[in-house]
Amino acid sequence: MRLPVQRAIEVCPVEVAVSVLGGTWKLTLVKHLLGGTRRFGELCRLVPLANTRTLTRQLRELEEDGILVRTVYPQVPPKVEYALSPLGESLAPLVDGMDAWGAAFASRLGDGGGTRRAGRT
Amino acid sequence: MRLPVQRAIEVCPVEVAVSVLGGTWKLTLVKHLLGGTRRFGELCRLVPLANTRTLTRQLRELEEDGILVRTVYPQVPPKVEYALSPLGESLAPLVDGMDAWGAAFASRLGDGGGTRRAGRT
DNA sequence: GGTAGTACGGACATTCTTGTCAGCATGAAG
DNA sequence: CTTCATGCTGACAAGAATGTCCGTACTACC
Repeated sequence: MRLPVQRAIEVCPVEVAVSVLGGTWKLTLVKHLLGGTRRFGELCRLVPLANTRTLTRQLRELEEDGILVRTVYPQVPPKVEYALSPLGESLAPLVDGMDAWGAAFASRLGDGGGTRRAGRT
Repeated sequence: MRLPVQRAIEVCPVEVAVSVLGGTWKLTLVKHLLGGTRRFGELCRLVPLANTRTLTRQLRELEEDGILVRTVYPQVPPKVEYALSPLGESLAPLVDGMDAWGAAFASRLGDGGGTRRAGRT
């Protein structure tokens, strides 16, 4: 288990989820994998703004945390497939919820809170 | 709107949610505020591992993104209250879901995926 | 005078993460 | 021979975020 996850377990469950899913592009990767098994090159094309070094790192962390399964085929050219584990699949409602929330947030640009004064400062 | 949020809007809705909620302790702060209005010192005590500089920064960002409302009372000693906006309240199911998921993850330590070989490497 | 309470913000140091670049391995095709 | 495809990894640079420290403001109390 990775150190940030170990540390988060001492804090609270929300921080555990954050430590597992908080890396750059991780939720986007999970979202794409919810659609089915993908190869590395496919994921790179699905997330064009990410550099491959970062994608590799994040996929390895997701694998280490048990979110996905990485299958290496003994062939040339190399063939590697990534698929969500059952634990990874359990993230579907969360990813859907964040997708919907993000879409709603983006569509209401400029609405919402701000500082309200109870009197003069 | 903060630049990371602007950038995420060009990418996809999941990345929007990540950019708004991805900062250190942000989800934990939202979780505590779901329980009702809090003052700064209360939040510091509820998140003991965080330093106050970071908490201030994150609260300001959440305010800027419309997730919370900061109410300043014109008195000495200073009195400032933080409460979720309606937009912030809309995060309740997500925070609950992550809390539940993180708790389940922590309780199944060591279970889940890994690399499965289709043959020799 | 000093200390306490409250809620910060500026400045800089430190830490961590991402980004860039170069390289590896192998068979197939030209 | 070279080029292509695939999926990386090591090393270092660059960027971003957090952490530390000091200071502000004011009243009340010792």
